[in-house]
Amino acid sequence: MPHRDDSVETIHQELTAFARRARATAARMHPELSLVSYTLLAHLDDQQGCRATDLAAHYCLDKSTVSRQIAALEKLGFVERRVDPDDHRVQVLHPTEKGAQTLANVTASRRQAFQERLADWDEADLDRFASYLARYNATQESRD
Amino acid sequence: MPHRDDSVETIHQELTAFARRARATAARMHPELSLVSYTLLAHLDDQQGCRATDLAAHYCLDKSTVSRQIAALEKLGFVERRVDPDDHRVQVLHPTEKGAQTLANVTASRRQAFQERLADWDEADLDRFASYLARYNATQESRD
DNA sequence: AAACTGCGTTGTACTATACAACTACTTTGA
DNA sequence: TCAAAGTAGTTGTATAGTACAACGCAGTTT
Repeated sequence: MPHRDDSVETIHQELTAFARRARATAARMHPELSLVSYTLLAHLDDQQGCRATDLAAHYCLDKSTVSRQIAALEKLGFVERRVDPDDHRVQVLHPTEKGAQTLANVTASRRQAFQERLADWDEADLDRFASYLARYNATQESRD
Repeated sequence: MPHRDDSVETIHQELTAFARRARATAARMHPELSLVSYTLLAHLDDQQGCRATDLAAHYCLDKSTVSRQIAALEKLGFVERRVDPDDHRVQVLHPTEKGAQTLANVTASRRQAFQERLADWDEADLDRFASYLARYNATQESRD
């Protein structure tokens, strides 16, 4: 079934090509918030706060990596820690006002860059592309 | 136009999620050939040899980065350098027999992983997904 | 010939990452 | 009840990938 193979090969190559560039592009656009920091902060914002361990599990990162990333975000004043009164081992992490503001700015400008890149796509194509990506990643997540 | 915004946001998030994981997944699957090395070697194979400068330009990497990656690939015996007879500053890079063989193995196993992940997609969806990704990346490339 | 340009390497620094060892706290079960 | 086992997070250490700057060498231009 050669056609199917070709499609899979293209998806493989194009996703790889994207992955190669994403970090660098993110860093160029937002020196103050790396791709990883951005993602973690966005998750905190989205979840209304969570634990470091949850972040590690969700993003398949080592807890030490998360610990250091959070330490950096805290140093920048973007995140605050609240010790869980029920379990003193646990720190519940929340974006600060400043963190939420910076996140909103970065999100807006990232979204704008994407908008520009996708400006000449019609809505049906955008919609299908979005759902394909979501479907693809959902499969991936269940394997990680 | 809220629907359009939603699609763009999803694409943004899903591509970012993918990017976050791609390196780690690649490293787990193929400790002998990182995502970057793999990509560079694949390009050499595809182009039937090229210069370090060409690789740097094509992948938006610094020449020093390429220089070190190529040095590593050479040390592994995957790449050989041939000095251009017309210009002694230039080294034309080629995969070795061993490099081409390893590349083929890695490509095959990466492709298989993708095949499995995409096994329950029908052909029309695969085809559309592939062309959306290609279209997306083509836009991106012209901006880099 | 001297100045300029282009290719590649090396020195240095930084970020993201993992793994292992550790501290501090909580839960369990005999 | 209290010791053993488990869990949350930090820190030490090591590695990969990356950029920028300074350099050396080989061609090219004036």
